[in-house]
Amino acid sequence: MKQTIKALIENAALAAYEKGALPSDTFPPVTVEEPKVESQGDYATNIAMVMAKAQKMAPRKIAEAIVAEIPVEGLVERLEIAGPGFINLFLKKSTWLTAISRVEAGGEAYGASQLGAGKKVQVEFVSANPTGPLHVGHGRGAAVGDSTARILNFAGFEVDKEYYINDSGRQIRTLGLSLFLRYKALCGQTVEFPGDCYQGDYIIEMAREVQADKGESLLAMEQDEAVQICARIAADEILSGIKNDLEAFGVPFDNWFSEQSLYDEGRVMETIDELKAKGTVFEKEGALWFKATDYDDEKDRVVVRSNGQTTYFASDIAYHMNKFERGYQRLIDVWGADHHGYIPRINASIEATGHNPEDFDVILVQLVNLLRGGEPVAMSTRSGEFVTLKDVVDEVGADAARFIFLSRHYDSPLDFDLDLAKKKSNDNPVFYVQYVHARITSILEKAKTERNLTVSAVPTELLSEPEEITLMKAMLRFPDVVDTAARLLEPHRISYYLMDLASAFHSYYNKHKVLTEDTHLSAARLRLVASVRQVIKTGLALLGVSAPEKM
RNA sequence: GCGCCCGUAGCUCAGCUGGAUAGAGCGCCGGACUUCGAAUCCGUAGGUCGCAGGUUCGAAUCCUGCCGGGCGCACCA
Repeated sequence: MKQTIKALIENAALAAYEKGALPSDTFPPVTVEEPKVESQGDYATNIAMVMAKAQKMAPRKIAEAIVAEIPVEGLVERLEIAGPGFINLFLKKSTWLTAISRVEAGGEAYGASQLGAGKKVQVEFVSANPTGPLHVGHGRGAAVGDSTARILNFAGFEVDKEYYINDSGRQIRTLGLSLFLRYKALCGQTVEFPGDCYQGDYIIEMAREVQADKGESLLAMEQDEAVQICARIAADEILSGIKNDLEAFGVPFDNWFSEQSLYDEGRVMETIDELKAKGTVFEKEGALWFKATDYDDEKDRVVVRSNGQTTYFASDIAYHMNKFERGYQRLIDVWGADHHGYIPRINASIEATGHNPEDFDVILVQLVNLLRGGEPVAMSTRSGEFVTLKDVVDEVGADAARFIFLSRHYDSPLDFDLDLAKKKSNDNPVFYVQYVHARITSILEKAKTERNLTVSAVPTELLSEPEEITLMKAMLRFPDVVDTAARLLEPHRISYYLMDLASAFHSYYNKHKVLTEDTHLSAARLRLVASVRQVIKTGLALLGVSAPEKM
């Protein structure tokens, strides 16, 4: 709707220019917004004010020239010029009524758009090292990444979701060592368990399985070989646990991409050779450095250490190059905020390898503080004291967890209170929104069984209560909200919108009965609430939250 | 020391990339179920948008400097 209004205004401005009422045809970007106060119209635009400089005219004069060109027959009831030069538009009731037919026509696609124009996007998220189970922080990243992908897909992008598995390098070796030492201990040998090994109980459990499976055969091998075997066993098992946990959380991935495969296929060395050929690396103190400072990073970065090993950064350069080579036109990485210092060097490497950093976005998700009844719950992977994502999903459910993760801008730290997440009240908005869906479903059933009424194309003119208009306006806003959420990569906008729409519905429900003695009115209201249910369902789907018919 | 993010109602947070009188939930207080689901609704109170300057028709939003909090600054991942 906002787009429609915007086009209306811009066309009017152009018409005014063509008729000579405006001296210049340079039109700055126009914003159309919905004023908070009813007296300021349904939509308002600041076009006259932002144009004042270029036109060398008083804003109110410009506004008059534009208003004269806006057709009043169509959507618009009347226009006002207010304050310093706002143009306020008041729409006809018939315009609001179109909300219902629009939702019905769109169905599950109502709110979808062609913003992305089929552009291929990859969203990479979670990508936790397979050295332990996912914790709550990963859950937030998973929710944000998954929902962002759903929103972009809905907005016309072609989206793939990918998990990058860090299955090479030192932490995997440490994992293998941890498992081997636990195993050794179980076999009755005295071992010293180093502090930098993974302490969690899950390692001991795996050691038991290894013992049951292989007996004491690993003790007979060279330790290096045994550790390698343990590393593979542990990484595979942990990864399959991660996959299960994510599935239970409603987060499927299109690709699971192995870091090790970049080495196996020689991609990392190729990348380093390419950087060499471009002269963007140099040797210093026995190591090979990437000249990140040539691309606005604050220092140069090592890609090959003096001991000959490549760094994580080296494979990351290769990985991002590979993403572009696979045809993605836009890359979105979801990272924990503690990795923010990493952005400039990835940007630098993307530029150095001949791609555009503009096509690369990072969503930095702030950390999660897990609470129980207001008290912090300690978490640390190394010490093994943490609450896993699985624990949380088991305790509060995937829907509640996801909604909480998505009810906050990813930019701000999140307090996740386990006790609060379980409350079935307004403390916990997921139920508030889902309740709308269940309530409307129940009304539709009742209408059918008791009144033999189903949703049909009856006239909607009977709908004229203020609460009804509010609902229709809210539904017309949905496509705008999706658009904004997609452009800004901000799923929380969907959550807030849904709470708004839910609130409008609950108010309406409490004040007016859908099923009245008047059959025509009832039928019209049935159409209205069925549309509301559709929008709620679609919105929840964008968050990856279910829309239950009963609660 | 340098860099990134954040300071909005008692609490938890929105504020559509500069708009008009800054919003919501929780909590407090007071109301609404013989009627489609009370996991709901209605109402009251609550603010110098961290502080100080600047930019302009107009600032919670942009710039600068402070104050306060979080997180980073490896030949770790």
